[in-house]
Amino acid sequence: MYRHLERRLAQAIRSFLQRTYEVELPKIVIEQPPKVELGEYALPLAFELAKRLRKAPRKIAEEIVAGIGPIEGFSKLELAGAGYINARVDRAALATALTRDARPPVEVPTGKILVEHSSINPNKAAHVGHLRNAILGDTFVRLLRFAGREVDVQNYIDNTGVQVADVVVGFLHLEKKSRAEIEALTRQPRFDYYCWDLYARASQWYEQDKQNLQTRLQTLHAIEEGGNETAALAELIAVAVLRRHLETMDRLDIEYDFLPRESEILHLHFWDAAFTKLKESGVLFFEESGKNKGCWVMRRAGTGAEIPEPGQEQVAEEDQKVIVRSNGTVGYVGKDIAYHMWKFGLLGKDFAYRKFYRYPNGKDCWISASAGEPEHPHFGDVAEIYNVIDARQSEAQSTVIEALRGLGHGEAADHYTHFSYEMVALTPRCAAELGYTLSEEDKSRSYIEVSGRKGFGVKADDLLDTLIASARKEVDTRHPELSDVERGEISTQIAIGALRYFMLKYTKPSVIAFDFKDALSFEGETGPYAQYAVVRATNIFRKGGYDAEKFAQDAANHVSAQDFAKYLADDIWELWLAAAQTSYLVDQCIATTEPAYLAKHVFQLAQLFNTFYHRYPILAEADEARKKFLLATAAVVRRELLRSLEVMGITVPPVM
RNA sequence: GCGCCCUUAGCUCAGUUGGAUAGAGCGUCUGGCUACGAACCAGAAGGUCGGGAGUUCGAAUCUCUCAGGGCGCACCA
Repeated sequence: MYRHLERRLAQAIRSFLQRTYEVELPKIVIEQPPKVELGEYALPLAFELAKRLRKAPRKIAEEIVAGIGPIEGFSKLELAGAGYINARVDRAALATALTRDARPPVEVPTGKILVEHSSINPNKAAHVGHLRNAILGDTFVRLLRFAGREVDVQNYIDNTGVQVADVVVGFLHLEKKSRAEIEALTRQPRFDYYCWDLYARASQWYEQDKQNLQTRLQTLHAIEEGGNETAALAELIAVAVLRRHLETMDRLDIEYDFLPRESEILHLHFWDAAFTKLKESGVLFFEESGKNKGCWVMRRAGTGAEIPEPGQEQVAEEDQKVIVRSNGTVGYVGKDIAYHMWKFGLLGKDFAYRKFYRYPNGKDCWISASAGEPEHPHFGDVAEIYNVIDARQSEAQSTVIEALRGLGHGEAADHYTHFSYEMVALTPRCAAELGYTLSEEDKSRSYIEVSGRKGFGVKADDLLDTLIASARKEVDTRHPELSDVERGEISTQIAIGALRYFMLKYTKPSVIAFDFKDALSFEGETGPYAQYAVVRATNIFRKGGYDAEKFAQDAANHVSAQDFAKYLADDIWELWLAAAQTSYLVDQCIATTEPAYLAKHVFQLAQLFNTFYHRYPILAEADEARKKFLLATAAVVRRELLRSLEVMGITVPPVM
């Protein structure tokens, strides 16, 4: 509703400027006044027009206010300050629409969107860094779906890379395990934890003797080639760890539709198809001399001309990115180009598919296969893609985008978004708590990077367990009357709320310096704070003998427009106005690929509600009409909080 | 060396398209539970927005420059 009023206001201004001054502004800036008393929307456009119209800003603002006429949904425009125009909405009308949950239809772009996130190497347990990726990605999926878009969620699995090879080396050469022994281990509860330690040990083993790196190389080649015992072991291990990752993410209500794997990109020869097209288009060229002699290379993104001339141009050696090595093997970026051509339906090849994992709710997650099931959903061939990948890979991502552009697929390139975010590191104190000895230099740093290779980091399942245990302590003391199962469920909801909120409250470019003290906080700007606001609202209805959902649904029948006009004073109105902004905020989050704005919205709404809750004892209200109005306020805010939290993947327990 | 990002209160961070007096949370200090549950609320203290110059009616926000920090820049992924 809020964004519709904004659009209508912009339209009215635009047409007034057109017919009165015959001017057109590229964009009408509309913002919120610093205080609700001043109105709902503020327009600073008179300042901008002053020079063009050769009039004082105040004078222009006066003319606009006087001449624009009535705008549906608005009570009036008024001049403020040195030339601001503040617009006041018809509060009763907006409140009535909001209680009815009126959501005027919006134009939803057609075309499927593919969001890729998580993409954890299947060789060790997931850690906090992976959690940030998955929570950002999953929340973005929820934002898109809230906005009415069709979304496929993919989790790319690099099951044939060096990281998997390292664990295979660990099993075969360090532990000398048989296939049967490894199989037995994969059936152990937290097999990924076992691999976590083994991966670190293998990495150490390479450092002990550089000769050991030969073993790694041989293992990697065997895995890439496939059809041998080493590759079969790698498959066994990677699949088992992958299952663990799906279980871990499912604890946070994160699900995937499809798991494309590198093994299929290799075995179904995606690269061959891409290679032909890349050579034909001149994106790739053969280097005949210099350090890249014998390689197929392309221009590195961000260097030289925007649109490279096919073929002939000279690209300086340092601006070259090797795609095909002189021994004929293709590197990671090459495989990624082929994979992204597939995403946009530009490769002329497809995966085979089989069902891999069934979520407790019955939903199936599919995986790529060389030979699959005849009946399967259609993946790929999408209109837009978002890749949730950390900022360190921005250059590689740009290179893939430029390859698509060079192939003549400019539209695909324009709809390719690298959803870039910064890493999660650990504070020196947190690292020390985990038992790592720190150098003097490390101690002075504000954060220390996690390293799977060193086995240094906070595992996702451990963090969740710690959060649940911490919530459990609180729930146990607050609600001894509840059953063990109930207390467990509530603790889990609180833990997930705290974790998801924590990962979403920071904007993407901010490095999160992880610390248990902050992450375990349930007070202040946290998920549980918002959950608690909803619980309080629910309690009002329960104690009052109302059904919260039902009351929200027909609140418009309880409160007349006259009552709204009478009772909507500034302080309560601020709460209504914030509640009206959920869809607006969702749009902002999508347009800027920044879910943190939604977290801020949730917190602001919860905070305003808590103030309201404290100031107005609703059930004690003697005036029946006023009581109904206060209840409507609680019902609408509760609904918008639940709705916004759901987009963040956070549910609310009945009590806490 | 080149490229990208960052520097805002004691700490951790917001500040979306340049706009009205720069905001939160935590921490510190003062108050508030005979409850629609205090995982809460009210109040106080705390800032030359890294330094400098420019553009603009107006700059935390845009440009340049300097300083400090991070991350990329493999025939790894």
